[in-house]
Amino acid sequence: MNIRELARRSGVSTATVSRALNGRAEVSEATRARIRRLASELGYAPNEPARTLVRRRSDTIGLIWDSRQESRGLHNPFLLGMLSAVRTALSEADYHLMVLTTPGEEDPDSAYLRAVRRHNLEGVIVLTMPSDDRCLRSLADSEVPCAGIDTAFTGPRTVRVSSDNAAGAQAAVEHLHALGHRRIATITGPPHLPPAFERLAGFRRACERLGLRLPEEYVARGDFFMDSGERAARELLALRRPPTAIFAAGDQMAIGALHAAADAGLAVPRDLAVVGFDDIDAAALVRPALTTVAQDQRALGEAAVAALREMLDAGPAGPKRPAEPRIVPTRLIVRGSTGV
Amino acid sequence: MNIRELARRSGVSTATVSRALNGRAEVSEATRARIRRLASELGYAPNEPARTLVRRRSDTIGLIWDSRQESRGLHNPFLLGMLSAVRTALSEADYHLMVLTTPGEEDPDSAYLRAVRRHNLEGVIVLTMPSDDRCLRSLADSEVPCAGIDTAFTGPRTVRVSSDNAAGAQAAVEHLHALGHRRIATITGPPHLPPAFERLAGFRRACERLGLRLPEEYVARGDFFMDSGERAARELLALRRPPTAIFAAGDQMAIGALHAAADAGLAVPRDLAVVGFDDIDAAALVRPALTTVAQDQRALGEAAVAALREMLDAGPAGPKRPAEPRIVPTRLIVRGSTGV
DNA sequence: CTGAAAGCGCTTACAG
DNA sequence: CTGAAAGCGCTTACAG
Repeated sequence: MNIRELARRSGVSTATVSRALNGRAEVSEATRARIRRLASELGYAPNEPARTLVRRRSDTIGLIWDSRQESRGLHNPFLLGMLSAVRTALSEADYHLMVLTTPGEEDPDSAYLRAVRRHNLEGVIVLTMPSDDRCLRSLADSEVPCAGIDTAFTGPRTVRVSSDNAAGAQAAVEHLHALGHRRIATITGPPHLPPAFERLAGFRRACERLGLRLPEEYVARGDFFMDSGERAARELLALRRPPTAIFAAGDQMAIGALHAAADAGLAVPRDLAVVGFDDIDAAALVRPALTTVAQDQRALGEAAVAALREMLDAGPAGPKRPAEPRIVPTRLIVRGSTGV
Repeated sequence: MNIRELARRSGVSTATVSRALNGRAEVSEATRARIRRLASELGYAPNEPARTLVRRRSDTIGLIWDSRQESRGLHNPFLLGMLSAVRTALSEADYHLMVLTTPGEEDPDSAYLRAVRRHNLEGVIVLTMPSDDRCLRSLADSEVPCAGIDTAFTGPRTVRVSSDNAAGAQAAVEHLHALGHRRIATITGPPHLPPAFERLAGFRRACERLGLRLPEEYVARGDFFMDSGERAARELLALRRPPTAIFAAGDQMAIGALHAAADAGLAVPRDLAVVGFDDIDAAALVRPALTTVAQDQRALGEAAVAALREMLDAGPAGPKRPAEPRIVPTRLIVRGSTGV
């Protein structure tokens, strides 16, 4: 069943069928209704590759994510939620979604861009990739619109979406302060990663605003994984004046801190309060359950799609520099590790 | 840059360029090499929609997963790993991957099939959807090859891939038996779900083989979520002759059992050993870390792709009934909840 | 081994 | 408001 067959059966030309199905204004109401009914009865669906060929646009967005990131406890839980959010938001905007492959041996630097051209993709969404990834460079430098979640781009038609890491960290500190804590330490992630340094900056600012003393030994270094959190917490608790509360920049590290507290014979939250960041699945499963700053995966996915659509709507005549980053609010989820 | 331009520059016809680039035998070695070099220099990549239109095949597979499943602690962690595995395996086989959208209002029952036809998809991979999903029915009943992970199909060109749930459960019991346990109870999932009843069957069989008594009150019912595991474990531990070990059919329930044990003042693994199933992220984060039967996401994804390719290679002349299910081995991961 | 030509299924100026 | 015709970028019998 193709458009010619459908035209024959409706007694009009293929041009009219095409116009009716595409909702063009020139077609008379009666004709349109008749054709649409027939199309639906016969289960006709237009051939997308043919449409793409002639319209020179595919209504399709490419999706890139990096498998190598999956081993990182930090990102694993997010990808899926964002994937779902992206999928939903795109389909509501009538875009299709094509998954791009991690480049193989052959000319990996331009592989993404080549794939975009081959499939006539109109834009790309990148999930949590290091911004210095070489394979991403030629894509970001091109005229292809790129929206990156937690990926800092520099190309002419790019935009970055991320959680409000600083505000999230501040909310965590304010929560602890409101509970009466005055000696609050933090466990940070690797300082070159934006989520890590933004959360640390928010932490410092909150302490300042609240007039909390922040001795440098209250800033302990971790790597986002659990063991580093346990180690860092152990050191914090061994200080001459140990903190009464710890804000960890990631949930895995926060869970490590819970273990360190248990080993030190401290009861959480009575002797030590702990707040994490991300709201991974495990946060609700450990005991005490972890108070944490949740990222809104859905909102992140939707913001990425919205930002991408703005670039698409602006067209090639739009601005030739990175758009203003989209910052998505976080939400503090209070659980057992700070009260109740 | 299109094939005509490339033909002009190489001084041959578009037909010859096409043949050279597609590796057809008729082209002379010299011509092929020359054309390929030029194509690479000029960054030419063939237009896939045009190829799809003329070849009537897209080399593209559709991917379906159900967002509604994501709230279930059970499936969440798997989807992503399987997605990655599917993506990698497909790209190694030179297939592209298109994500299909959860059907909207309009005629949802046939939405997937329509999408397949519109995009000329050659097959579909379905991740963990209930097999009775109405939207899946018309797809499964069609001639479109469908491979489902943890999805039981009934259509003419379908195949199911899943972990060896029974063998995994047996391995868990054997492990506990080898540690000296003789009173082993289980917490099951909802009995109508294949993973739940297959794991229970494996558990029963293992007990039988090892000559373990299995009083009916040692089979406690859960729903795969943590709270149900905690409740079930509490009841098991309150029995006149409580078990010394519990095999939970899912990690979240196993973690619930750990909490119940702690509440009852029992030390794990000394007073109670616990084994879970799935190896979710949290399994390695809780304390004691959870011994569990890990599903091999990578192998599941690869098996789905392999099974699908067999159907594709067989073509429409192939068998007109569901293929033999592909069963993927599991692996027991021993952690603190049973020893060490 | 190579080329001219037809055609895949659509959309869209152009003409009426 | 509608139709005839051109053309999107390829591949593939067919002929040489």
